[in-house]
Amino acid sequence: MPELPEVETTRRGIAPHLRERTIASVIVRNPRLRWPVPAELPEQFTGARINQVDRRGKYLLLRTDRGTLILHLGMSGSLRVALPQTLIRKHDHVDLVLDSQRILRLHDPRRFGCLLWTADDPLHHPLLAGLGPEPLTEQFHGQYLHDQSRGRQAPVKNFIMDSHVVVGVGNIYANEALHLAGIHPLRAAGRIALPRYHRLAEAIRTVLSEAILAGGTTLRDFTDSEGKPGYFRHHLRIYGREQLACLRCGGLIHHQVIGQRASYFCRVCQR
DNA sequence: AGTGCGGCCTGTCCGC
DNA sequence: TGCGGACAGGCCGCAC
Repeated sequence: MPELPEVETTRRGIAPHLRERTIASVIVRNPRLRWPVPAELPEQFTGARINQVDRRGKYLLLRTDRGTLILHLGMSGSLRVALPQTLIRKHDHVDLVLDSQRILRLHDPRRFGCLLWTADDPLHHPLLAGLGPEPLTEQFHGQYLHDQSRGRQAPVKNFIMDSHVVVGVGNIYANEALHLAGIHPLRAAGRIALPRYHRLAEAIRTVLSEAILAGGTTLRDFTDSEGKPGYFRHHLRIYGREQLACLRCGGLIHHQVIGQRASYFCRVCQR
């Protein structure tokens, strides 16, 4: 579910409640996430002080004096800051109870998310070590995409959704960015010239930045840390607009499954 | 090495 | 109204 803007929205929402707080207890109601929540995690982090809440790609990193909690929201995960009297809903799998009495509550119906921990530098963790650059930093630019894509036959849409190429570009924003850049999603990544990759990198940055400003996209069930939906869906220019007119050129928006994911594009202005 | 696919899960929606 | 099936925003791990 959540792409980078949703994870960043969540991070900004929870960070003020977590920073410089101590974890009073950890309650694991259901450890069966994508990978099991480690059995020792409650003991390891009870009494830990949270120093910083960071994000790497779509992973949230809760850095404490006892190690780092690594959290991924998968497709359907969300975090809320709850109070002791807040009712526990179905799929509320884990609580981090803070010394402030507030509770960081992980909710994840599909359980594609994960909650792991490491005592070492989390950026060296196997899940994070191979990730590509952050799209909103200066490490990410058209020249980089061009370099990485040489010799690649796969569609450019698959290429930019590969977290080892660049993190944080999920299905919705891949559709949006390609439309903004005027690039056909099925075009082989290795057969796009540098100027167009400059445009694509810029489009990715624009789309992600705008979505963060809007507080993320809610299609079905994304809510921020206060349980509120994001509003970026009102800004979507191509995603989900099958058979409607392209906002750039008026052409008919086409829907097609690419790499098992719903894709939307305009055959007139995306080449 | 790059590529494509299966699989993990539940909830929702659509057509019958 | 009920039911089966398709589909959904991610991403690892595997076979080729």
